[in-house]
Amino acid sequence: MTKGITRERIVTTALELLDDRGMDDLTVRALASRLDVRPAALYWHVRNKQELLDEMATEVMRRVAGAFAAVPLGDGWRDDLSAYARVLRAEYLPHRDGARIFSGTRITDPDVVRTKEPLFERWAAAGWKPADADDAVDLVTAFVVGFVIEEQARRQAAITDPARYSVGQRDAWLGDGVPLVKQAGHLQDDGEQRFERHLGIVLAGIAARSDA
Amino acid sequence: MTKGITRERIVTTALELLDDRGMDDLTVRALASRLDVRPAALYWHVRNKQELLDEMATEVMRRVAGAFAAVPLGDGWRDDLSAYARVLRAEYLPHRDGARIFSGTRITDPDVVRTKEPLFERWAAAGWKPADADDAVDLVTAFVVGFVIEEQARRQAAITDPARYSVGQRDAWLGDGVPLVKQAGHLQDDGEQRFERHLGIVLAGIAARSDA
DNA sequence: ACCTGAACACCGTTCAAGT
DNA sequence: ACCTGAACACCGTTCAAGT
Repeated sequence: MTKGITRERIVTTALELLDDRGMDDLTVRALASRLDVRPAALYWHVRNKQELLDEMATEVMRRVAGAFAAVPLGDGWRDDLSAYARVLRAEYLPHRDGARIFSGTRITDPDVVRTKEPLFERWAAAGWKPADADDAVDLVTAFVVGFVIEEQARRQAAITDPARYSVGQRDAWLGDGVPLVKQAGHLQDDGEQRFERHLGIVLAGIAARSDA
Repeated sequence: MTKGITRERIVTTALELLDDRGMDDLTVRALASRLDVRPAALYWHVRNKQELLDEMATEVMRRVAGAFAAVPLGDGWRDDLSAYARVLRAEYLPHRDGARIFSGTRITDPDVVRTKEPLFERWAAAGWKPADADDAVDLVTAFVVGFVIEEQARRQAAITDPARYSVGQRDAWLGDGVPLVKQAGHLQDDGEQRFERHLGIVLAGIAARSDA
């Protein structure tokens, strides 16, 4: 059972390796040794490293689709899009630099894309055209990707360079004559609160359009 | 004049190299040979490759700040944020995978961050608190980053894999039973139009909040 | 102060050969 | 069909030595 590697075992092991050691240590050789196999063996199952990364991203999106399907149905597009945004962020966050790595990669599994159909059907009932529905999903996706990239970068910087991350250090670094920029830095929050607030703004924009 | 390399020459040459050859060919060795110098020489001016990437990202943001300063003043926060969003996208786009590479890197030059002060001042006059101003800039940034990552990935895929990018191919790949998903794919546009439409939605959300 | 020469410990990938 | 052994053409980085 543990002998003989498969495409699936390679991908899930690669995701584990990424979580444990980070992007720079996600090498074909390290992955092979974790699978108890010589590096060249992987090339029987996967064309090259880029294809491996695409599969990893697709697996993450498969989990997003799965987690989304498990969320109880809400009252309309607003609940649907909120749930999607939260689930997407939740699947990116645990993987180090997940948003940076997995965004903008081609999804290799049509079933992941097919999960949008029931959503589009529900929204059609509310008067949305397919183009509007697609815009809404893509816009929310872009927002979540951008937000989580920044969030994970901040988090990583706080670990590797805690000194420069402090408010006092930042103020000194900024110099004089920019009180508002400094003040904004002092007030800036983190995590869920900030995410929910920004998501609320995006959804308000979508609401404004669908009323017009 | 052409002999003796500086930190600045290294960074601008690195950006040229990225544009010409792409991320994978942006190596310390290729950069050194373009500067007519041995690889080890670069390590006198730059701690390591990560620091070089941070400097490249900072240089791009310096150009964003410069281009933004050159835009004639508009009527209020809406014009300001639109101009910022367009300038940011315009500086990311010409660099292959620019949004992916440059987003989420720490800015090393305080002057770049200091350019936000005059903006915050203008918006304060319109009743915005520093926290609101910061939220707005960060939200627009997140949106542009996410949008351009997807845009550049699509563009790259169209070059390297034109077959799978076609509408007919996509329909076959998706299979039966998802008419709305297919229809959305047919209607999807590209480039400026799409960007302006999505940006409009984000700004509408910000407007909704600042009225509340 | 700034750069070279030479080396170290790695990479991703290919391919004949084994089973 | 699936994996190993061995090799190829690279990497980023360090450091003594040169000027």
